[in-house]
Amino acid sequence: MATLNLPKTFDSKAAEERWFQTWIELGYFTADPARPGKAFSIVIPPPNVTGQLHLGHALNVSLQDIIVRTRRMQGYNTLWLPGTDHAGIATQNAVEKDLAKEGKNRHQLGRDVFVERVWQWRETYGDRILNQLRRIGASCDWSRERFTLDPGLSRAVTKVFVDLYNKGLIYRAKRMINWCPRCETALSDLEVDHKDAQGNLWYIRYPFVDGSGAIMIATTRPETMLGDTAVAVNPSDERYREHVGKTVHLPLTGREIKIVADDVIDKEFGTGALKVTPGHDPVDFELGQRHGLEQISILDGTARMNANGGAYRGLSREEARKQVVRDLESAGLLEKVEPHSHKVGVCSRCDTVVEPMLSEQWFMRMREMADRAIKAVRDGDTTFHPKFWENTFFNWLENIHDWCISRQLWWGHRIPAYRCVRCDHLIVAAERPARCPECDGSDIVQDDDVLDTWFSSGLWPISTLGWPDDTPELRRYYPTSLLLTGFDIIFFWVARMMMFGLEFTDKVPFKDVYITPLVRDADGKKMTKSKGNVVDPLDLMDQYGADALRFTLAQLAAQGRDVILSHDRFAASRAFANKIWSAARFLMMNLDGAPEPTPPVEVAKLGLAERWILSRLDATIREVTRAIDEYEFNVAAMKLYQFIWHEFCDWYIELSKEPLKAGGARQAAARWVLVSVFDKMLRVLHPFMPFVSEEIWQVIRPYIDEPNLAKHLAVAKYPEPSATNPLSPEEETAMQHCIEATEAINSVRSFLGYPTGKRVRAIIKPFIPPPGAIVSDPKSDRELLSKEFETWQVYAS
RNA sequence: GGACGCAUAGCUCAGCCCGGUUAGAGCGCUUGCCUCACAUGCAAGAGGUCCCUGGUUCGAGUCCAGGUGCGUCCACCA
Repeated sequence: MATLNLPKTFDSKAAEERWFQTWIELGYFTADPARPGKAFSIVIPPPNVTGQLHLGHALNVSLQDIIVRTRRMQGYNTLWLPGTDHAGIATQNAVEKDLAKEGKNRHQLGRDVFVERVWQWRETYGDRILNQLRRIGASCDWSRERFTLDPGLSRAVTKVFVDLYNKGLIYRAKRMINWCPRCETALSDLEVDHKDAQGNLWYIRYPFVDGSGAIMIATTRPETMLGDTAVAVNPSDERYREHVGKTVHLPLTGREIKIVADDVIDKEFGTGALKVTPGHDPVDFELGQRHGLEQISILDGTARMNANGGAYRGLSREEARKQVVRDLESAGLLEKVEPHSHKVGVCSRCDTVVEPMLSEQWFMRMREMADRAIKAVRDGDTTFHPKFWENTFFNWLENIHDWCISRQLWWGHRIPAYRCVRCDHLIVAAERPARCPECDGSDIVQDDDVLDTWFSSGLWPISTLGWPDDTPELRRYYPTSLLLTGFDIIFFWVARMMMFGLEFTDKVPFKDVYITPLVRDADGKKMTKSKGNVVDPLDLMDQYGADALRFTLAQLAAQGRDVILSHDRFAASRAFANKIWSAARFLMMNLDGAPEPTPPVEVAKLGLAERWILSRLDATIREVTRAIDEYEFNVAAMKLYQFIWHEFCDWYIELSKEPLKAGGARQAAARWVLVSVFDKMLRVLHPFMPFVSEEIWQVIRPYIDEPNLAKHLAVAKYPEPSATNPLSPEEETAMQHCIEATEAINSVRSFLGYPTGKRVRAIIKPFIPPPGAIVSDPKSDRELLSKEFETWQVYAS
């Protein structure tokens, strides 16, 4: 018997540090396009460069690592490319907040100094999140780390912009856009959240110029009336039919505006008459376009009244509203005020109420690219898992609007557009032109704006592999095999990667898309900092270990919508890791120090218990492998748990005790089965619990008889399930009877107040038929069993 | 206004695509055990109208239709 030098419990922390370090040093995760093997590639969804690890990342990375490690062990040429996103507006806001602590703002610093400061910020925090991903065990090729602002990736961004401009798909236009007055930038539709707000509906009379009374409008935003250029009614509205074409005095300004008729007006809402503000409302803007109305902007970039606001100039939106209402009231034009709940658009980054503004911005035409992305998914070039997410994808793309891609920020990819100061000629080019091609002027200035951060992340699968150059990586690993991400960025990111990928490579960027559920707290609430219900994965790893975190997340990753956290689960997974550890101790106590030879007797001649556990192992390997192929992480995790704990530990280890003591051929057979099953079991488990499995595998590795045995489990061969089940139906039945008999005996003993437990399992020894003498007659089993009962009853009395 | 997801044990969830033993797991609960791998453990238990109604079927937790409740996303009702 080998001396036992294993501690009683598994030390996760030590194992995590030791093995991750080792794997990296030995270059196990480094991809080499020149090596053979079918390619398997994933690009990581790049976390925000200054972000902090949260459970969403932990889930995402754990699942990716399970697939990647499995494929690596299966012999694929595997690339998992890591990196970070500069996260334009998010990072800029974070640094601005930091500046605010010093009582400064970015304008005081100026653009260059501010951007320098963001780079410093990135130096300080940029590695944090990646180190946190490593701690989970992410087997990325860390030598290929990329950042969206890397020179190579920036070159891809510039090329795409210039090409799309030349194709006419990127253009500059004055449109109604979403403006955040705090961030002072334009936002895309996706960056606006719609929140319920309790407001009022103000009823205001606009007097007819001819003095024949007034038309009453209802509005939620009285302050914008200063920019009104019409009143609109529905053409079929009997109440107003005769007024269409008349002119009214716009209160407080006296400006004269027309009453127009338009089908978009809802007769049921308010008074059925709408004040039209084409400068500050998207519906009104469209309406204004149809009727040739003037567009008046009354707010500046910080949402204060500008010169067009007349007497209200300098007031904030809120102040102006109060003042306007007061003035209307004193003018006797305010009919009534009703409480009114409605939705208000807010900046998804800072929660400030967004202002619809008329502004000249860069846009990307989406229709054709969207259609191509839709077709690719319909044709099955890319498949979503679960499949129902395809509906969401289609729905958005079918109704897509042009994308406002310019941002009035300082942190990001500066738009490669230049203007000649002398003749105002616009030049879009990869390099700054030395002279204006129109007037030969040399005073050329670059566009101040940067691109929406999702523009560069949309190129992530191609830019990280070296595009626009024709690199070995691009040829070998593109299209990537899988994209694994959360549903919250299907529009922001997945759809854009599809469109860009198809546009520039004529190939989809990934064959499968696995959409993870959203991680929620124990009450089913979304985790947010403001709610204070954030569970920190780092704390969980401190407490339970990285393996337990990974395993638990895999178990919870059923293909629904949400993952609801339950602390007990982590504890259970930690116990599972320890259970395996403890089983390893059992093995070490029962092996004799020499490698176990290939089966001491033919497998067919092994005892029933031995053949049973081998058959269960094969079934488990088959089921786990299939589940992973179909992204059923929870199924795979459950199968492993059931097999390891309830079949291998509960039954086979108990059943092996007797032959292990018996010595001779039976002992040799049991030893071989223990090592052989444990080895394969660890290989299948490794992608889920890489640290505990590696730690244990190293302990039993000397006993494994395999030519060219890998040095580490991380690169060991994934087991192939054998094609046939070695147990006949009769043997299955016999084994089933053994299990039932034991349970029955335990039940009787428990009822009689006797100690029950694993020792009792030795009792079933007589029920285990020796090879060649299969007990298949349930009746004789029952006889044996009732004898056993009698024995215990006698013993009891 | 559209669309989607979910509803199974006290709690958190599998099972449903592909209908067929006695519907499962973890945690919690009850009872008994420090038994020589493991008390992060062992053993024995209690606990279910599989949301409702109808349909298909020899047979429905599973398939179909309708409904109820909860949740989410999209959308320019001022």
